[in-house]
Amino acid sequence: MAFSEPILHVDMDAFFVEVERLRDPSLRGRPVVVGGTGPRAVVAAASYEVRPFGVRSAMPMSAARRACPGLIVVPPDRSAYSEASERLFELFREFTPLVEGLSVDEAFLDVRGLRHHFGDPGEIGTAIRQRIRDELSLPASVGVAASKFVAKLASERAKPDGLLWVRVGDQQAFLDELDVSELWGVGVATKAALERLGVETVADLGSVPPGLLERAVGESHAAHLRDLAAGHDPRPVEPDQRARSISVEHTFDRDLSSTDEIRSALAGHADEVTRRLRRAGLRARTVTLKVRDSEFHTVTRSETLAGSVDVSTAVFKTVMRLLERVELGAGRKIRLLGIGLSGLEARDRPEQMVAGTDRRWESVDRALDEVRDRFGGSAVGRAGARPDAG
DNA sequence: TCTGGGGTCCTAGGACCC
DNA sequence: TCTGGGGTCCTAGGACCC
Repeated sequence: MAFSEPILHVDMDAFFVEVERLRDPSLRGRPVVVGGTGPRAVVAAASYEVRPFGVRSAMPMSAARRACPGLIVVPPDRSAYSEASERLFELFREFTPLVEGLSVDEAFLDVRGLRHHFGDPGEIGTAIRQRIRDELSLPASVGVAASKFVAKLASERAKPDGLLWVRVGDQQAFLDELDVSELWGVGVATKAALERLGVETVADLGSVPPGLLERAVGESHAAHLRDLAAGHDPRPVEPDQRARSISVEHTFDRDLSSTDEIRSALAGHADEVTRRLRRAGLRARTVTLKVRDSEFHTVTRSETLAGSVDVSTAVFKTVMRLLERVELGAGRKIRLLGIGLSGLEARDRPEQMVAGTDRRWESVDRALDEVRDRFGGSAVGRAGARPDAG
């Protein structure tokens, strides 16, 4: 007898905050957020203690401090979260190889193969939560359902530190009373469009006449929403999704205007993003420059190269070309610069060198990688833009 | 309130080829 | 000389998620 609800969604509660509390137990029970301390920082993760004050992730830190007097702000430590994440995913894979990560702290597990070891999927969810608690000392919530998207909604409802199993027979009633904004793919824009149609709950969605929804949100989005509202989500749990893009971006504490500052910021970004590319064993064909100006207007410029690259100078030269195609409005400065790499392919593939790429830089980059890996990312700086770049 | 950084996916227009 | 339809790739922007 197979499980009717074989999909688990495991989602950690206030993950970054709880990892910080492991290192500093004095933070337990106190109003903590993880986030930057600069003038433009936002909240990366909010503890449950600050949520009654209206503090949420993505909120500007200045607003969070106003909303919650006595707020404790802990600067993020990405490497600590990555390490905890790796242990978490190892634990998942001890239950089943069918693990699909959604982010550092959440995953879908297809547990249909475990029916000989457990009575039902609720027991599996309970066992996973217990092991995370015992071995990582972290709280996790679990949703159990017949499909990925219902499981995800269930884990959301189970928070904090709980488990919710939505039986197939109860699924439509569970969905009907949800606010549409809880559906996957409904953000501010779609929510506003749906409100104009008088749609508030998932049940309302089902009563919108054919054609109307399609005109409001587009055909494919409408079909998607109708499917979700009816609980149709046949997507399987797919392990080992490979990355489609790698990017680095940074918002400056004060807007930049000098060419030197812009060049050196982009050189740093190119170093960082290609280091991560090489570490993943990948090369990239498409380079995208992202520029946000002082009015918060964002543009991107991209170029697909004849062959793939993984060297910092090649990426840097390309973004400098792309930068020439960005026109800032009068008097505007640069708030954010980013570099994205896409069109990724495995490094082992036969190399297609781009004309003008100097192979000598490859060994320089690899040497820098080695030093940074050993001593940390800021161990080696660059004196300035490379002589041949630009 | 004045808006981070890491991603995914979709759309739409244009170039180009057959 | 003017014209078709389909397919694929590229580019830019936007919505959305954690």
